[in-house]
Amino acid sequence: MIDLAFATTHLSISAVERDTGLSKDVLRVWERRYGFPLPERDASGERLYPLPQVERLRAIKRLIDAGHRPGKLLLLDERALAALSARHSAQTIDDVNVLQRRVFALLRSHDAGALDASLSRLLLKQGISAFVNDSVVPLTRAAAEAAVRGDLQMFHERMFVQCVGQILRRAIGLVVANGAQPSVLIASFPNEGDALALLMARAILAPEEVSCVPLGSEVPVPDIAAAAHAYQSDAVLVLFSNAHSTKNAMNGLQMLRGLLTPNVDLWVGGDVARRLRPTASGVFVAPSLSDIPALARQWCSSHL
Amino acid sequence: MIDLAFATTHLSISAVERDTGLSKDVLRVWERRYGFPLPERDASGERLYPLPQVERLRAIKRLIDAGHRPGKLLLLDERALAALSARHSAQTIDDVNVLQRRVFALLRSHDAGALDASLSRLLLKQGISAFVNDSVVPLTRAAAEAAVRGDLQMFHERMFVQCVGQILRRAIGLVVANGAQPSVLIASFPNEGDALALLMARAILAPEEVSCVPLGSEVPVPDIAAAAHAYQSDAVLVLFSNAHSTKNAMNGLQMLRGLLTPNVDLWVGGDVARRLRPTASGVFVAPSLSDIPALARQWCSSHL
DNA sequence: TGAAGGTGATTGTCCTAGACAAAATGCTCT
DNA sequence: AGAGCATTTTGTCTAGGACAATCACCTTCA
Repeated sequence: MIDLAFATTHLSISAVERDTGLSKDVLRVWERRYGFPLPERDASGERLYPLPQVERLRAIKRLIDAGHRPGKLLLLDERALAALSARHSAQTIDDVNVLQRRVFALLRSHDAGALDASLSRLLLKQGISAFVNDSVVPLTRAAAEAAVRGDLQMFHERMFVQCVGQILRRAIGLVVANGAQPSVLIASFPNEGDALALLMARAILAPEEVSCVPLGSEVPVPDIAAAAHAYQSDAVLVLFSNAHSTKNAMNGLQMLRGLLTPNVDLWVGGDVARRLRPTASGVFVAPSLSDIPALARQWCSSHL
Repeated sequence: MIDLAFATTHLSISAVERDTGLSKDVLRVWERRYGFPLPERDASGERLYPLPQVERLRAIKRLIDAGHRPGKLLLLDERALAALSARHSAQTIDDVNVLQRRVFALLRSHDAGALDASLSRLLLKQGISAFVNDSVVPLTRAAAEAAVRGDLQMFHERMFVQCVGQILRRAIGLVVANGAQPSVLIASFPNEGDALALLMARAILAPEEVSCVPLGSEVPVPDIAAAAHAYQSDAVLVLFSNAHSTKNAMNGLQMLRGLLTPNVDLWVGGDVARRLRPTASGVFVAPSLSDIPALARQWCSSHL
């Protein structure tokens, strides 16, 4: 029985980790090095972050994800930080194309139904491949950037993801599973979170002679290997969100390759793919989503 | 350019955190207290966990989630641990009902299509409410327990979740959004991960006079509040997976209640709900999924 | 001009070991 | 049995030092 009656004005370090995505280690080391954030302490010496500091941390995190360096940002004051976010905003406002403008407007009007209808029409017009590559991918990126600048709110971006996810699922559902070869297991590693990328991959493979087995995101390496074995998959497609740290990805892939039977291909999607040594046998890379169908066709021509 | 050519036999502490779900702090403190896991060290003194230890950690984690105490488990040897997992298995094999048996068999045969068809028929027969409450909920629990025992593999459980998710989405899609009141924003906190619970809630609300706005899982508190404001939601439904630590949930809820306009209801779903002080105004609890429609009806009768 | 390589600063993660608070358990008393 | 209290168990937090990967910048060479 805990009292819920009044709001808190301070967060514990783990709550801040939750809400900002900055690890506890990082929060502590920033405090030590840059003097920010500088939380208060409770009776037993534990950090208590006031809400404004958390808000500023969120702004900083977004700018870091957008390519800025922590060392600079943390030394800026409130005003300079706001200016920086604004600068981003001004900078890209002219290369916003028509589609983007329309989609953002719909997002801001909070009309999920209209957005769904609009994008669905676009899907039918363009076909799934062009829709994903030329519309969804840039829009997703644009939405993420807009959220960084504060041009869109974070929840706008989430609603966009929900909406696109729904549309892609519907599209994927149009194709009846037919036991086609190759059978591809699709998953992503823990901390990779990007469920939308998985959907985009499935969508883009839907018109191909492929049967997809989606295992979901956040799957530990041993589980991926076990599933590939059980489903007798011909290939395993692992997707990486572009933000991820290279090292973890590499270790995971290295291990996965070792656990898979040699005759199962390992396809790696996402930006990390560019940094892979091309010599590793049985590993194929698809730096962009549009490269994935090629891998499937290549598999067919060499195995069928 | 990093070499992918051969598999690793050891994992770093963060890789183990990824694959087991045990925090680095826990891994270190267990080592200190119980002498397990006892990883090797690399040249610079960093922990390197051999695969068998990781495997054993995963088994231990599953047993802990099933209600065992860490202190006991960590002192057991390999043999005793296996015996314990097996005991679980034997214990519940007789109260497995027909449905469960059938579903598990389908999962083990790796025939996703047949499973989908079978469950979809059940949905049509039972109606959405009974399907969710009487079939999906117990099956989900059973699948989780079976995964603990090793009766099902982890990836079987994942496939089950994928399949049920797909069916629920289809069902939800049958109802056209119609601007009904109340408008309910549905989300869960970071670290709550359970996307399936969100779908179940939406599904169970689908036959009610409610318009659901799904914001997704893993949403930081400030974003939930901002979205509720923007969408002019009448209520916010926050769902908790039953495993979650009470304290974080409480803090988050307390804060969210403070950020929301007083005239917006806060509905709390999941086991945590039982531990809430009932006096908090504007907070309503739904310990079980089946309680949610009642909240919606109650809202209607007091607001319309 | 541009690719390759070296150097120093930046930045995140890992380390140890002690402390403490929340949760679970066991005990006692109704 | 259930309510209340003491004791263990268990996870998280703290400190500052260390190190390795990455980045930014500069030089060199083709």
